[in-house]
Amino acid sequence: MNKKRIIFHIDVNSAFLSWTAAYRLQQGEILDLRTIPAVVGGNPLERHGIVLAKSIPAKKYKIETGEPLFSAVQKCPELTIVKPQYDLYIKCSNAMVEVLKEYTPKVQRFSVDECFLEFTGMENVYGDYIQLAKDIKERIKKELGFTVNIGISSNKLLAKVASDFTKPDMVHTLFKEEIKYKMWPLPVGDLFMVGRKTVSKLNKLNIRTIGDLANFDLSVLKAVLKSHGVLIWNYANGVEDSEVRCGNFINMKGLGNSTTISFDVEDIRTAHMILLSLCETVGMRLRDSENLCSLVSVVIKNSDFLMYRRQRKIYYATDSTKEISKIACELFDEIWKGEALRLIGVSVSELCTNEMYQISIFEEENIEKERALDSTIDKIRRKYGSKAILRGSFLHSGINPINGGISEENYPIMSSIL
DNA sequence: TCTGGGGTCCTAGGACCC
DNA sequence: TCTGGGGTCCTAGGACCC
Repeated sequence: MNKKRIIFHIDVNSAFLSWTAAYRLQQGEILDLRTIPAVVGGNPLERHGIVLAKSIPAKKYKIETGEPLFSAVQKCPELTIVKPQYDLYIKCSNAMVEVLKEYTPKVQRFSVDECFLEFTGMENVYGDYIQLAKDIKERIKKELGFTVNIGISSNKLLAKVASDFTKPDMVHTLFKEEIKYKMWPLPVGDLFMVGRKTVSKLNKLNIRTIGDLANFDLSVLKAVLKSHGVLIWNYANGVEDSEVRCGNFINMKGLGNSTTISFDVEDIRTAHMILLSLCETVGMRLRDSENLCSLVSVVIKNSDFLMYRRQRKIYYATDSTKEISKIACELFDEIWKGEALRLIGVSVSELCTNEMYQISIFEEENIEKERALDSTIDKIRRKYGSKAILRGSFLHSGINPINGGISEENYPIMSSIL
């Protein structure tokens, strides 16, 4: 007999906006961004002009995450726009995870602002799980200054759906027996893994609510949506049994770095320089994770927003910045048709542990020197910041030598709490 | 559309081998 | 070439998530 599982899903309310708001209050600001129509957004002049997070008052104007700032301002002319503070968000996220780990060792970080917690078999420690959730939520609010929603159920899917019910600062349950009246009336697009494209396909089958999907003929769904159809049909019926996985780099499949450049890239030299700067970060993160990669892939987006990519399998797993960027540049040269580009990205996958570094017989013998160099540069950057050391080719190029790298800004007042 | 950046998984088609 | 079928590997592209 299976023991009944108890899973929490924790979701920070309007994460980026709340975190910036909490930080500003600590800095002595009086106005709480969460109480006015406000969004976190990038700089449109740098072509980063989209809404990253919105306050609840902003949501009342039908402003949506991911939409252009331009259109958000049209919906609400008095909208307050603040810049993202990514370093702060990492700190807030880490601080929350530390608090959560005091309650159970089984904490899975699902994204920067979401975690799953497992309490199965801990009945003797915690009697009343709803009260426990309320305690956790109050503690985060009091100690860290932001609110969360907590969803409780017997699997991760239902817990996640539950945390998305009314917001902010709420605890909800969604157990099997509650599915029919709490989940089935919701629009089908509210279901995890049912995005825009799938909604329109489902609508053509006259499926509008999660309940419609749950009670639909599975064989028809399978014919139209293949395995994805089976997956969402199971989800609509509350069927899901994945583990709560803890650990940092466990199961990491790949990593990448891409950037929308503030100007159109139209020459190969600039493109290669940007590729190298992206590879600096990719290589460093790969080495941090103690992995090697066997697949390198380059993606580009042109000014018509068409995206395409090219990948290459390599037969000597590597973590060398130089090697990765050499391949990335070759891949770029193979796909680029010469048109103006707005985005360039590099990613690596097919990872394996770096315990046994397999040296290719085709590689020159100074590979060990290259590894030592990468590792030294990593150490210097970790200690003195990402700009402490950089390649000569970037001097006077106007291109950031590290993309997505660690910024040295810190938040002194915040750090006393976090 | 004045449209970001980090991921995961699935599918189709071609090459190649037996 | 009027040439079968199955399995595996690889690449490109698309869908989804936050």
